[in-house]
Amino acid sequence: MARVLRPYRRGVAVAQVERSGSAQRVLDVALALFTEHGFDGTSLQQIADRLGVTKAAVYYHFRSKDDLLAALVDPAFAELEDLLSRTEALPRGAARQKCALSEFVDYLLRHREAAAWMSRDAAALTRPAVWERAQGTQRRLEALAAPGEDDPLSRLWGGAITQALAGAVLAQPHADEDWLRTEVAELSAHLLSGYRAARRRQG
Amino acid sequence: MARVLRPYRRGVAVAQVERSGSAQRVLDVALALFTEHGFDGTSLQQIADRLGVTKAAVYYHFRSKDDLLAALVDPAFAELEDLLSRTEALPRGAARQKCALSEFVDYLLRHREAAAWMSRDAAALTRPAVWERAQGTQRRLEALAAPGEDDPLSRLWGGAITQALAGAVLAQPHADEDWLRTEVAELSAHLLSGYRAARRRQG
DNA sequence: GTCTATAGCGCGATAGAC
DNA sequence: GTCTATCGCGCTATAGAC
Repeated sequence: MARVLRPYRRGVAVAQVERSGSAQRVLDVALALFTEHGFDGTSLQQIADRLGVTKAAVYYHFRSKDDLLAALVDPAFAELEDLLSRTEALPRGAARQKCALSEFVDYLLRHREAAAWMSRDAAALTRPAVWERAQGTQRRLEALAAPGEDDPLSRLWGGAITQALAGAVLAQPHADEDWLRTEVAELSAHLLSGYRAARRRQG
Repeated sequence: MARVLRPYRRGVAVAQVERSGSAQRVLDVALALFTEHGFDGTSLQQIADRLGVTKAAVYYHFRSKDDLLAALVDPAFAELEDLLSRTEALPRGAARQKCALSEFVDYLLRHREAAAWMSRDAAALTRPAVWERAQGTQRRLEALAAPGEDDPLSRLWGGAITQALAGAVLAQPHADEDWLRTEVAELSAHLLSGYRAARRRQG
C-alpha cells in the first residue's frame, strides 16, 4: 500500500534524552526490573537498591511509582498519538482509512516485543497512567478504522477491526515479520470490505 | 444458525448456592464494592465494614482477596469452559467452527454487563486467578475458531477472529441485543470466509 | 539540584482466644 | 464462626544535609 504519511521522526529517544543522567538511570533500571518481575512484583526498594541509593532518591525524580511507569511508556504512546494525529489530518475517505490501518499494523510490528510484554504484565497495563491513555488512542483508532457518525454500526466495526488486527499480531510472538505484515494486510483489507458491505446493507 | 449444543444447565447459581449464608453475603457485598470502586480500590476493611464484621471474619471464608475474586468469577468461567468442552466434543468441521463462534457470541451477550465491567476493571482482570484462566479459555476458543495444526496462519486468524468478536460486542455497551446478535453473526461469517480464503492462498 | 534519614499509613495476612 | 491483636511490607511524605 502507498505510504501517505511521512516517516516517523520524533519518538522513543526524545522524551528520555531530555532527562538528567540520574533520572535516565532510574528509568533503565526500572524497565529491567519490571520486565523481569513485573510491575507489581517490583518495589521501589528494589529499584533503589540496584541503583545503590535510597527510595527517597527515586522519589525525587518521580513523584510516584505510577509516574515512573508513565514516563517509561510515554515515548511509545507519543509515537502512536502522533501517528493518529497525522492520519486524522488527511482528507476523509477510503485512502485515509487504509492508511490508518497499515500505519497501525506497522506500529504494532515495530513494538512487537514491548506490546507482548505489556499484554503479559497486566499489572502495568492496569495503572491509570497507561490504561486511560490507551483508551484514548483506542477510541481514535476505532474512529479512523470505521468512520461514521458514531452510530452503532461504525462502533461495532471499529471495535472489531482494531481488536482483530491487534489480536492477529499479538497471537504471533515469533512469526516472521514480513510474512506477518503481508498476512495482516490481507486481513485488514478483508475487514474493510466487510465494513463496506455492512454499511450498504444498513444504508 | 442451528443450535447444536444442548442448552446450558449448570452454571452461575451452582457455585454460590453451595456456600454458607455468611460466605454468600461476603460475595454479594464484595461484588457490589468491586463494581463500584474497582478491585484495587476496595479493601478488605471496606468489605468487612459494610458487613459489620472484621477483616479476620472475612478471612475465615476466603483464604485471600484473590480467592474471593476467584469465587466471584468462577461461575462465569465454568460456564464458558463447559461450553468449550461440549463444542470440542463435536466432530471437526465447518459446523463445529460456526457453532463455536455463535455459542461464544451468545455467551458474551448473556454476560454483557459483567464482561464490560471486567474489561473496565483492569485490576481485577490482572489477578492470576482470572488472567491465567482466561488465557486457557482464549487458547481453546482460538483453536476452535481457526482450526489447524497450530501453524502460524491458524494462530493469526484465531487471534483475529476471537478478538474481533469480543471487540465488537464490548464496543457496544448499549446497543439492542437482537440487532447486535444479527450484526455480529454477519461479522462472524465474514471472518470465517476470510480464513478459508487465506488457507486456500497458502495451501 | 541531589540525596539521606526517618516516619506515617493502609494494606493483606496470620495467630490464637472465645 | 467470629473476634482482638499484631505482623511485615509497600508506597508516600517530609525535614534537612551537602
